[in-house]
Amino acid sequence: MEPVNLKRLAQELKLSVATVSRALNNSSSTSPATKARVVAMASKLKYEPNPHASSLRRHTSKTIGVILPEVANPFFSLVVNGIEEVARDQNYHVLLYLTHDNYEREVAITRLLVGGRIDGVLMSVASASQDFTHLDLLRERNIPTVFFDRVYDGLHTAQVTTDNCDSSYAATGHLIDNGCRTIAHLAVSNSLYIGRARTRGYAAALHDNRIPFDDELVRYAQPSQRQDVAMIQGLLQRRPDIDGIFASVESLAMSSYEACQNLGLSIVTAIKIIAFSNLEIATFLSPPLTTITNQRTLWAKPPPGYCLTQSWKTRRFQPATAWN
Amino acid sequence: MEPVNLKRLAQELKLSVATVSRALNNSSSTSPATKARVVAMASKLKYEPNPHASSLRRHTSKTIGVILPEVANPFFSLVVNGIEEVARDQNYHVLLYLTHDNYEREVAITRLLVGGRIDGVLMSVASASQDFTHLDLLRERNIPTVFFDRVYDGLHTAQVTTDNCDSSYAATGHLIDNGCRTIAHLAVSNSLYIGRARTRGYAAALHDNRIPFDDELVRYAQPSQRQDVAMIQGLLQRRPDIDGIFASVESLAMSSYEACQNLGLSIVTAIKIIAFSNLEIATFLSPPLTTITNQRTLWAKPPPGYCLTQSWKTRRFQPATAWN
DNA sequence: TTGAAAGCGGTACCAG
DNA sequence: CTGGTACCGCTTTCAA
Repeated sequence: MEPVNLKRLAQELKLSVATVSRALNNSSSTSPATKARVVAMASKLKYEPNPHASSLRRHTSKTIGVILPEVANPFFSLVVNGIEEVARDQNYHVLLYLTHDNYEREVAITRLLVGGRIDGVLMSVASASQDFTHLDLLRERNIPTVFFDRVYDGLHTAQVTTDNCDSSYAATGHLIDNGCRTIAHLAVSNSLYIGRARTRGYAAALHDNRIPFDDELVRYAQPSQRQDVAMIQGLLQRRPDIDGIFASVESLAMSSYEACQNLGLSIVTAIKIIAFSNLEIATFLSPPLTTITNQRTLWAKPPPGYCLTQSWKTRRFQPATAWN
Repeated sequence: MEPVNLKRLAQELKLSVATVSRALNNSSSTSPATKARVVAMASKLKYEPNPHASSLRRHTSKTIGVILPEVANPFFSLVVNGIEEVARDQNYHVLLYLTHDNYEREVAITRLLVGGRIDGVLMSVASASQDFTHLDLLRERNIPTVFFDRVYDGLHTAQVTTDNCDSSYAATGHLIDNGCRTIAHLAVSNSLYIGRARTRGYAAALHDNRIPFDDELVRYAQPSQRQDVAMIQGLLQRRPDIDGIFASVESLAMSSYEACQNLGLSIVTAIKIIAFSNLEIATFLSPPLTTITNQRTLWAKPPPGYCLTQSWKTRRFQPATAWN
């Protein structure tokens, strides 16, 4: 079975491969007549160009690498949706890699990408990362890189991020306004900018309301959801005075729900919970979860060094059981 | 700036590219000494092979294409997680394409993949698809294809699917056991095997319980969530005797919640809902949603033509408000 | 407007 | 065990 490639088309049409190639790329200087013949034959034989040959020759692959911690998370799946959508519109392809917040994986994946496989990288750094030298490789090889959400501020590139500090300040303030005085902060790694910014907003809100910052109330995400639940239960048992929880990511809010349920603590009356989240169904949760939601995921092309800021807003749900 | 490729390594080491290539692929016949030198130099210069050159020559790309309707869906994100995981373990790469249940997109994507970009395809067919000729292209070009969940049974390949018919029978039976007599079935396209199987189970359960099958009670998913809600509201208004809903996909369950809320209908007392779903938080929904959940996502290598069946089970939640 | 040919970066065959 | 070389499929000069 003859493969369908340029040579085959050329033979079939008694033309040279060069002409066929030009005709298909509607480049300059090809007579309309031959162009039509070529296109007709291509579609007849269902010709599809071999992208590897083309990438090799052109030094561009029309492919972007997307590196994420995970995809089973409403925020990241929204992101993947957005990326895939504009990529497809621009005739780009998306290579997806998941780190599962594992540093070694992130390093290994980064290394894979510098061989010319992709034209650019979109990345949300693993929360377990402390050392970012692997990312410098991207710069050395001149691979355009955009960080989003979980940003690495060491590399001087475009970033897509949110006003984490302000939103956290607002969220914590919201709990305080509703009577909370001992507020636990469930954070992600503080080696990441996003984590530090959210914690900063939390601390600032406490400070401005003359509530002392208590180190014991700040806890970090564990490797697994099960451990998160255990950690939160432990915290709530040690500190029965806790009356509010500010979860900086959605999964920690879910774990808090579970911990409260296990301990027989009533959410809303005993403890109020607020979280960064994109859960569409937050309103149907029992009780409804108050969330800080980013309004939409933007995908623009900011000039290098430019930081695109998304705004988040606190979404208040009005079902009967809501406390706000 | 010199590019780091085999030629560069060869120059640096005063060896031929052939030798360097062999050393790096630890193929036979390379002296341990030179091999060590080559590897050392490669890591010193941070050499990464150009995958396009390799793919071009070898006619394999170590890349698989994954075509899904969407990723913002707990089941599919679980699937993507699984695929990426084993792909990475086997040193394979994952190209992700989303159809958004759009037939034209699915056709366009399929066409893109037959040019040698990928070694194989994993696919869950768009529910809007009625014509599957585009999939025959995959067979013509000898591209291994595995369908999962939404299966196309016209192409004779490996499939990963679930015992849809049995589960639907059980789900419908569950509603009947709990007193429902007029059960609406919210289905996906019936041009898909999965849709037909689920409807078959529904119909069988009705039959075995001497409940007449009513065509008006079977409704299909609309292009958008908003339209789903409108469709369900319309149905519930036209047929106030409906006391149960069997949603064959999760989003239809969510839309049903919304429709009931809009109409002021009490879920559980007025209408009971059951659905195929992988929502982790189903238990926290208000009221908790009864789900048919697939126990785990399997990724094995079934021989061609073999159909791997996953088992689903009905998960019963015990919170106070649950009706089951 | 078209064709011949070089070459992208590896791989694999064959000779030494 | 190593080097020379053809070639994978396509793009892009350069000449005709």
